[in-house]
Amino acid sequence: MLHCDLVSYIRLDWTVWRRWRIKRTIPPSQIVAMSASSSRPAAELPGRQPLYAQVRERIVQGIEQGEWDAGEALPSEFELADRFGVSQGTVRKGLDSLVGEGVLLRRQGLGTFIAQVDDDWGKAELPGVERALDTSLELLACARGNAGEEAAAALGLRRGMALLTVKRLVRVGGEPFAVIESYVAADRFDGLDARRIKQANCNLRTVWWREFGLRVVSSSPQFRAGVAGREEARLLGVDVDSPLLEVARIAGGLTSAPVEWSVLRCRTDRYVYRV
Amino acid sequence: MLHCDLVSYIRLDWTVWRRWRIKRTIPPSQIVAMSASSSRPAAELPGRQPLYAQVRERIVQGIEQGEWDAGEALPSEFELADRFGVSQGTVRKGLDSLVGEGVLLRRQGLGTFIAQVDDDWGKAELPGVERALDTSLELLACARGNAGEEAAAALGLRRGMALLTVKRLVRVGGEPFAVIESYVAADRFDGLDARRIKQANCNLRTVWWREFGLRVVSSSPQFRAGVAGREEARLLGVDVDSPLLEVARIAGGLTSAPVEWSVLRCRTDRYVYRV
DNA sequence: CAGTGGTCTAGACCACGAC
DNA sequence: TCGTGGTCTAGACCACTGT
Repeated sequence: MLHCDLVSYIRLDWTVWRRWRIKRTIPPSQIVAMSASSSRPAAELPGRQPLYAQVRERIVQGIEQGEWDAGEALPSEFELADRFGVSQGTVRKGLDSLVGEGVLLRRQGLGTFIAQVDDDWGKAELPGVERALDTSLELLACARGNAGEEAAAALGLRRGMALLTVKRLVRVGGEPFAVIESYVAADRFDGLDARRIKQANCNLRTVWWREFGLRVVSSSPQFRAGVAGREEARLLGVDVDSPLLEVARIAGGLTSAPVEWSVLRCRTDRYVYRV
Repeated sequence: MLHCDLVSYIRLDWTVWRRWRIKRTIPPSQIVAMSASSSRPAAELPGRQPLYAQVRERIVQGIEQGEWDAGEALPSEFELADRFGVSQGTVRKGLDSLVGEGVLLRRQGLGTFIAQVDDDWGKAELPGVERALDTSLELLACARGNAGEEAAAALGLRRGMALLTVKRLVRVGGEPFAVIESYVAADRFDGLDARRIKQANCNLRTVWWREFGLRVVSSSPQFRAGVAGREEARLLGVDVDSPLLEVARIAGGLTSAPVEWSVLRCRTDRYVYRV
């Protein structure tokens, strides 16, 4: 077998060789042609979307159905190409957007990997210095409550529906820097508790992914200047009514509706905030 | 000539035909081969950068040297490909990044255009509503001054160097919403005055582009919560010491060093701010 | 050295928009 | 109609990484 392979290798181009290897290795049942014909592919497809968009869609489905775990490698571009019945270049273009969104990671010579998920709030920086400082998360509370005006509107829920509220403290260099309040629909995340959140280092997206199989991406944040209430002042070590930066955003699945509404409130007397 | 072209068209593929037309149309002196050989291009190039990156570089140079005006169309992808001695796909990939940055605009069936420049601060929105509101700019002041600590550091200047300060008011739906202070090195923008700024609808980037041939892009902004001083309170119609959102950023040429340091201060009691 | 991502080409065809 | 961007393929080769 090895000898045979080598002999073929000498006579074939690398690309041809790789396609051939894949054809021989993976069971034919997995090879699902996406295009009806090979010569004029895009025009005759049902979804009327470019092939690369369909590739993207398939990969997203795979991720959402838990086909691959975080950190795991996808099949190689050539294998995916064969599986979907398209060329490597098309697969590549399809993956490009997911790589751009940070869902996938490419490492030359190694493969394409499902990115680790993290909450990915902005960075605290010293004014004028671009270097991000190291931050840590601490769980303050995880409780049931009812949907307030703002959270309900953002998540498309009726007022008064049951929500879970998760409150966390962000430390920068050990010092309190920000409070994050996150709201999710209680029925969707049944069984969420403090233990599970702490297991994931207080990283909510890791929880959504590990415990609920949900890969979440954020919308672009909204900014507002606010003032510290009593509790925030106590937690962050600032005076009541001193100005706080508020950053709010909605997060949802790659294809599905919004599931999480979060507000970060941070002091910006020492550090500045950057997305 | 027309007849001859048509006869050729029947016998040739579209792509071949287009390349042939271009070869015949443009003077050969403009055709500058980027690659040393046609079969193994990337490996033997001086800059050791991918061809598409070099294409991007060339286009950026063309833009900065004023080869095309804002709104004007670039040569077609095929013509650029021939001019640079690469294939259309490579030109396309080279342009992709500039399109992504908003420097170029592609319109299918029409061509690729140099995008209009504008100051492109974020949008004011009603909370929960994604629709951007219409804004207008008003010039408050344009004066000489010396570089303060922050502006000097951002622009890489010595303290005390001459700066120009441009102060503008942003209105949203007619109501005062924000004050923008911009600082640039005076020697670089000699002859800048209120008249020229007003001619460009108070849009500084339009001025840099039209009057000084400088295409400017911004770094990602820094955020901070501040309070209204006496002047800001008066201009924005809020109380002194009421919280204001501060957004600061550096802007520079596509290839060159930072030239502009700007701070926007806005009230966020009615509207929220989004990048 | 084998396998993966990364770049590049030539050629084909489609979709759009102005004339 | 015709020129433009947009998509796709097959094939070639390079660059990197772990074994």
